[in-house]
Amino acid sequence: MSDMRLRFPPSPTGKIHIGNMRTALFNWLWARKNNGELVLRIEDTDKERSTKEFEDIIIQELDWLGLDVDEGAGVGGEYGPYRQSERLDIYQAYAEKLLEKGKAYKCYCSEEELEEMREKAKQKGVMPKYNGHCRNLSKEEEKEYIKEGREPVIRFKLPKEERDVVVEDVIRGDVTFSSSVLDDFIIFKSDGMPTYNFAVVIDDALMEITEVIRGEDHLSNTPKQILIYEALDFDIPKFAHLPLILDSNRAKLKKRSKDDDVYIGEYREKGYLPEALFNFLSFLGWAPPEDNEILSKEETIENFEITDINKSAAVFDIEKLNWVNGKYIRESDLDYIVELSIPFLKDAGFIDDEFVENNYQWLKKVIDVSRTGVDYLAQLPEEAELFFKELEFEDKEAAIKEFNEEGVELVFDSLKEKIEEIDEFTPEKISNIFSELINELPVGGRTVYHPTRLALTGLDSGPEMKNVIYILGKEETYKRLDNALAMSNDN
RNA sequence: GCCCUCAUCGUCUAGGGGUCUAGGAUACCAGGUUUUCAUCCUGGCGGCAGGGGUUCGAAUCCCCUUGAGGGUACCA
Repeated sequence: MSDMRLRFPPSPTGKIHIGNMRTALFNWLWARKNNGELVLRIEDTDKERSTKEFEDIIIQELDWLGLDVDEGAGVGGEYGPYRQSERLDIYQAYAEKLLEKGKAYKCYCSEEELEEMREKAKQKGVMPKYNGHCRNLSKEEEKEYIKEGREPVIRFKLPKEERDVVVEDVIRGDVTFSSSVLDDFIIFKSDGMPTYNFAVVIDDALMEITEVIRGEDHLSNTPKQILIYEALDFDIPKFAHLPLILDSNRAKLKKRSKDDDVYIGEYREKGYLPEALFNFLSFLGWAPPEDNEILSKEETIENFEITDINKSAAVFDIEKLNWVNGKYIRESDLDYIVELSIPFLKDAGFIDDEFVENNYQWLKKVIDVSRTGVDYLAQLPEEAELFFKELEFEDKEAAIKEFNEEGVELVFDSLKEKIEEIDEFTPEKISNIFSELINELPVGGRTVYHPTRLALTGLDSGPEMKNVIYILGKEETYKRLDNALAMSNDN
């Protein structure tokens, strides 16, 4: 282990989405690359919206993508507790410290009064900043407010002198903010919970976090945090603000960006492979030195470099994800794909446990020929349907007409004969039969393939004929061929 | 409004003053393989936001404009 400590601090106010996961992934990558430690901290200071269910989902999804944490919620460690709601006494102690030092003060202004101030400022066209009303309250005034039953918040007292606060960012370089654009911001809410900007500093400092990697949406908050670090004499960690991931409308990807699936769970449920999503997500805002689009986890760690991260936001492109995922589906170990595919085939009602047990090898063949046609596993049942369902003709009349065409009966009979004659029933041998048929029979290739496909699958397109016949087996193939002929004879 | 960030094919990106006639991937189109769809292979289409500088030379450095995004909460 090195001294490097990173953290991923989700707020359990919703299921984890693509953007959060990418942040988690980059933290994980950098931690693993440097033998650092990754801490999972739950930021549940929003009492209204945080739930344990969301916390559990977040932990599950991290695990699903393969991002293991070394320390934190659900894992334990020496810097706990790792849930902010369980650290209130700590935040209070530090707030108290600031109060004592005169670097913070209690503010009794109500939300309504604040809202009014903001309105006024807006009308005047000036920045809506807190006016410092409670900054120098007399004892009497304070007593009066308390008597009124007002619950105070605690505000951070901005340094009097206007000064520049510089965020040294690993990705963006130095970013300078003038303290004049800040106001006396709230560090403790009237419900007794710390605000994000306060809790995050206390925790990162106490947990000895050395690198803060987070989304660019936090960049503007960082000067406030730096001021707190300074007021409390804490060491300031290194910052790296990641470019945001945009939805298809080019806005920050957030819960229910309406045209897109944003939650990790939605992708998991559709049958995107964790390896594929990992690969794809790591390429959002970063690229390896070599022109190689498919990288294993190990290769990604090896190549990953925080200074190589892009500065500009990236649009989440589902088409590219589909390609990556399809690639993984086609190239991963077949048994693994079979294992992942089974639940989808079960859901479709095609198979059950007993069937899997008794027909595993056959199932494997079916999935192998069907996997080339899908982007994600939820599409597999549709692709493989023909192997599970009774033969059905969408347009029976058209089918009969096709089977009645000249040469079709000859093709079917010859096909049966040749299948019967081959020594080995394999796709290769079956493929040879088709070549022979085309050469020997006085018909064109279309007359060989199309009616056969229609007779065997009821469809116009699908897996290669050699595979269809191979999977159907001799008996079923004969049966369907005969059935087609019978249909045509009835007319 | 104010503050901050960003800007290369539709999208993800490579590129850090001459090797850029700007490379790869995806998407799209065409050809080949499979006489099907898909896969796979080959080829093609397509981009340095605009304007000023600096320089012998700028996609690359500087400035402005424009555009996009983020922040400006008793959300995180």
